[in-house]
Amino acid sequence: MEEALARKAGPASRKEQQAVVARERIVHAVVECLDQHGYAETSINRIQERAGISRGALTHHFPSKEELMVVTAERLLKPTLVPLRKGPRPMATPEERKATIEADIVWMWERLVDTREGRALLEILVASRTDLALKGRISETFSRWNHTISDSLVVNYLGLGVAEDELREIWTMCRVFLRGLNTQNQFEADEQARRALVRSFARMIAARLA
Amino acid sequence: MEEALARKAGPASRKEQQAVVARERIVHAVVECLDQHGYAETSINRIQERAGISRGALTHHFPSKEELMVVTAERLLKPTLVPLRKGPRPMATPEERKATIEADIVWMWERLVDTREGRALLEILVASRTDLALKGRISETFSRWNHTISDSLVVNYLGLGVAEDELREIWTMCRVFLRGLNTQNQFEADEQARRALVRSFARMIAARLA
DNA sequence: ACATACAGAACGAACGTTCGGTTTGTCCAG
DNA sequence: CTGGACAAACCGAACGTTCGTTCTGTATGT
Repeated sequence: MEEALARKAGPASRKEQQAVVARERIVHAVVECLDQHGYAETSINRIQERAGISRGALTHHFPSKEELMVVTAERLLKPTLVPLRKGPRPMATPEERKATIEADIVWMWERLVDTREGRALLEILVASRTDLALKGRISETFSRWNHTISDSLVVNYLGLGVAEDELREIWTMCRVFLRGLNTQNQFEADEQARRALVRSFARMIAARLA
Repeated sequence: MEEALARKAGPASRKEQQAVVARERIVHAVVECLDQHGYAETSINRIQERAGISRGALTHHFPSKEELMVVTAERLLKPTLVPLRKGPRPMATPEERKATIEADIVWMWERLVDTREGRALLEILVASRTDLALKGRISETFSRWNHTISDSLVVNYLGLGVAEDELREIWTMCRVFLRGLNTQNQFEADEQARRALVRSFARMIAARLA
């Protein structure tokens, strides 16, 4: 017990490092497979090949496919919780505020949603709607993420003279919209059109907020 | 040839009726399975059981699973092309226009998107992103539907003093948003909260249009 | 020494598809 | 009207694959 805690602080042992590296490789392979082949076609075989790891090693680290998906989902949600953007955020004048908010939404689309990770998450999200076993293990994670990121966004944009409840609602709309846009490819192949849609939406939200 | 055409006009022969009924039962079963079990778990076996039809009959009408999904998708898109809502649409004053637009969006959510059919369509949509064979057979249908419904909506809301291009853009946003909301269950279990989100979004769009 | 990391064979179950056989309407020659 | 050829509707067994999981054995770091 104490040893485990102590090791957490210091450099991990070589064996632990191995395990961590292997698990990372596997999860990364899962993300790639989900993005490229979708949930239904993301089989253990495919993951194993993509990760360059034996069947036994995979089952050793992740005893079931469900476990694999739960860990992958958590991994996919984690980096999106980091503060929005680095660098200066000029929000003095209403015009600057508008521009910042627009840029933030475009950034979310390009860096969080319209990415391998964003698409992989959507696959898990859709799959867990009907896979009750998976849903049971993952829904709390999703729900918690939803609240956490909502809190984070509220903090970032408080002081615009907008009530907190309204802020939460508006940013939830943004997340919903961007997620929906991730399935718009089938209807509108043109990527530029989709980007334009993001900008228009961002402008509408910015007008509402600033 | 002429007989086939002649029969199309008059009542179909009994054999054709049989075929049509069977195909309808099958497609209906597919929709139910997609909604309830998702794309990955919608197997031929399950469809056959749900439809109450033998394995042979199913394969006779739909030689492959791909065929089944293509026909189902077309079936799912068809009814959404009907004119928006029946009944009088008071749009004289700006206030009435706002109220009508809001009601239309809520109606879309409740009657088209948040339904068995809407969820089933989402399953096919997500699956066809990575299933290239399916995508190849279905993408044109999706694209055509997108344009058709866009045209229909433009016609309905022209005369509000909004440019046609902007109208198209705004209603595309609506479709994207509502589709995204169909995956919000995982994050927000409360149905009332989702309905409230629809209303808020509708209010924002109405304000933009009227 | 011992636990963990890794390897791969083998498992039964379920998948989508193929195929030969049976039933049932349709249609025209007699 | 009627009989019989024909095609379509329907049936279910069997196919080869692939799935996720289980299990026994080996290598390696602690």
